[in-house]
Amino acid sequence: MTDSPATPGTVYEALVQIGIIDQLASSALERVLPDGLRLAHFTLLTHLSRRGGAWSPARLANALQVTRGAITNTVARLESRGLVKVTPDPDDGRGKMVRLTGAGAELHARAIAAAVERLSVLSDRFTQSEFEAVLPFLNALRDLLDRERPQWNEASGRAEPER
Amino acid sequence: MTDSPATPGTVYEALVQIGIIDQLASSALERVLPDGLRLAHFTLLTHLSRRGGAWSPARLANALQVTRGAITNTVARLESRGLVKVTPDPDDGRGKMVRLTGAGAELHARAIAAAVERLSVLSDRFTQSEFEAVLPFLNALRDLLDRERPQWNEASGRAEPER
DNA sequence: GCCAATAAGTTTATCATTAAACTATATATC
DNA sequence: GATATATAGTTTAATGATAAACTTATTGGC
Repeated sequence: MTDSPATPGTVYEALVQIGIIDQLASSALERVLPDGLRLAHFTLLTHLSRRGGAWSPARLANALQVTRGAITNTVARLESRGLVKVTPDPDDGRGKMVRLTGAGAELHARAIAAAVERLSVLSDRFTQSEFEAVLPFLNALRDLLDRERPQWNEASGRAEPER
Repeated sequence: MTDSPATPGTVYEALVQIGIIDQLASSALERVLPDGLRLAHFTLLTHLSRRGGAWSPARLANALQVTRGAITNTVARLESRGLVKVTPDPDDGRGKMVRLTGAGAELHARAIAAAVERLSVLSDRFTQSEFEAVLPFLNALRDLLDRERPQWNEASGRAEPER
């Protein structure tokens, strides 16, 4: 065991692996989602399902760390499919509130079932302790990158993450 | 320590963290690349620089795990900037060969310097042994996802990865 | 040699995303 | 209260990616 700082090469290698894993896992997941649900849509539904209640597009943009423009697009598509309901914010004339509909919750449940089934390949081949061993590192890495992030141009719609 | 299979929730949580890390690291990296170099361009230059020699677009698509359409686009942009040189494959009338130019190598060196500088935030805050502890897990995860990947529609341009 | 099947590369349509400009509403300061 | 500033959300232009159709060249029976 050495306590020397990580070499840039090792850091880069880890980030490349992480990028590949993200790419492979995302496309594997997206392929099994029902009704042509895209990953971005699934992610938003998951957020609403877990956290519950009504969320403004701005808070969703912060939570999911995408621009408000992306949220406008995603919410519009989900709304046109009846998976979320969008209402004006009664307390703020500029604002909107987004909440899950029954159909959205139902489709999300099916999506979760499909995702769990697909990810079982991973849960079968790795032990819980293997994952638990790396999670603190992943969290620390994300945390540092989060803190190192440049101040977002607020107009572009991202600020303090809320996860 | 338990040797029970990982729960789907834990697997999903790890994948979400990995996705966020990828997103943050990619945008942090892209911001410091010289001359408006995009990550996809940097990745291709890095591949050519490390592996050397002449690569066909099809082999590049396999190595970088993107479609041939994406490679057509990326190579065209790099070529128009004089960073790579594209020649017909003398042995195959359909084929092309892509190789780094002097200007490409020079810009890549600057890009690497900027990337190393940027990633030093991570190398400073984590030890080499922390990274070495997780790399085998990341490799195993990538490997499994790679093997689980559906047979690519060959016409879409991806097949056995070559990394 | 001929023809079907395969492979290399490009093109097209679709989509998600970003950054920046824009509209409309709130908030703060004087 | 008027005005400046900040915030919510949308729109636009540009980019990068995918999947699928397409063109051209190669390969493998026969």
